[in-house]
Amino acid sequence: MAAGVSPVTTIRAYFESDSGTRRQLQDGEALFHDGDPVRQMGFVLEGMVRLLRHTAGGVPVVLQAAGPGDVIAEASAYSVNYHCGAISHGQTRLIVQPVSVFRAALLADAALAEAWAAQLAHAVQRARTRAELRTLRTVAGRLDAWLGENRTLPDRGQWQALAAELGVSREALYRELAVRRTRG
Amino acid sequence: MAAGVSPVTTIRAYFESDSGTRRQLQDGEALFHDGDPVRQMGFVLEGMVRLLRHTAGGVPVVLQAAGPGDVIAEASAYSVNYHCGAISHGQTRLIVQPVSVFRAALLADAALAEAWAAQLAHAVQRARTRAELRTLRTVAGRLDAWLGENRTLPDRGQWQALAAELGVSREALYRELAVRRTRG
DNA sequence: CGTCCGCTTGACTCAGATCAAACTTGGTGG
DNA sequence: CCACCAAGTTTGATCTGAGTCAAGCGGACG
Repeated sequence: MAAGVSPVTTIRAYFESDSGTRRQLQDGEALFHDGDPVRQMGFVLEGMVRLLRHTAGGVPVVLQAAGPGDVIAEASAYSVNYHCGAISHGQTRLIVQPVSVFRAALLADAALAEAWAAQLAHAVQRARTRAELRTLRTVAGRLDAWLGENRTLPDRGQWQALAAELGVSREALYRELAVRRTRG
Repeated sequence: MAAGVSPVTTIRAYFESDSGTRRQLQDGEALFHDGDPVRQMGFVLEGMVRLLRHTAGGVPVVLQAAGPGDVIAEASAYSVNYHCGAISHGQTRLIVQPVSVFRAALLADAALAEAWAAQLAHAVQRARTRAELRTLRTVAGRLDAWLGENRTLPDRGQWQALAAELGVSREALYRELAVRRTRG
């Protein structure tokens, strides 16, 4: 970055200082649904929000898992309708702001715009990495690739979520974890 | 867009008017390789460039297929090294420009920065759509999803490329196409 | 104490990867 | 014109990994 400040820091500073509204979501509560008109941007302070889309067969697919410091629906800032739904996982605190305000701020503040572009570029890389992960056919391969990106295996109780993120069935992941437990 | 101009138009206008260098790539020629330091942005005028990454097993995966009007390595504008390689498919004409120049232009021109952000947002959506497509397990499902996005089936001779894009084996795609040929 | 939820494990099934062999198409040169 | 070659396509046979259904286990919590 030109100023030597990380993009996340710049964006966080903007959301925390500006006229955004604080909101709280309960477990399972939706911030928006697939197809809704795009009105608000969200910045996660605490907790986690999942972006979900349902395939033709009705199976839900996780598009993004947004944690603290992430912007929700970053890809929808210039869209008319959301192309996915956002569901809170556990209790989540976040800041929401009308898209129009955010876009005006981007036009007015070049440094913010640069940080935003960097953030989006990073999101593109992560999305592509995820697409690449899902071309791997074996559970073992996907898990290895995931562990290469994220160093730590989540705690017991979070494994179903991991299975969803890897795009495999619960049982298949449990089995793979069992195999690894009986080795190194 | 604020100005009512599509982001692609704005970006194309910038690349064509500015001090970029025209280049031509032959079939199979690389613009850059995985791991190279990021130096240049590319804008495709004609032909196609594929972004490839190799999995641990050595199988190449297509991350993006950039055609006329697309920017190559848009996700790498703020990265140090490329996270994939770029190989020309057929003969390709493009405009290249140092990243530093492009980033300076983004800081100086708010409208260009907005168009750029919109372009990136679109790239995020496409990458997520591709990830979603690859969570479908059957060839038929993936092909249907792909046909839902892109209206037309490519010509004979391009089916291997399609198989790679769908993340299935050549034979599996041929079989699925054969089944559909004997019906509607 | 009983229920719920996540985890574990078994048995079965099936779609697609892989290996293999033939066929089509287009181009090249004799 | 034909022999020949290369690349892409077609089709068959086999194998394998993961999805699915199903049953049982264990801790947390009211």
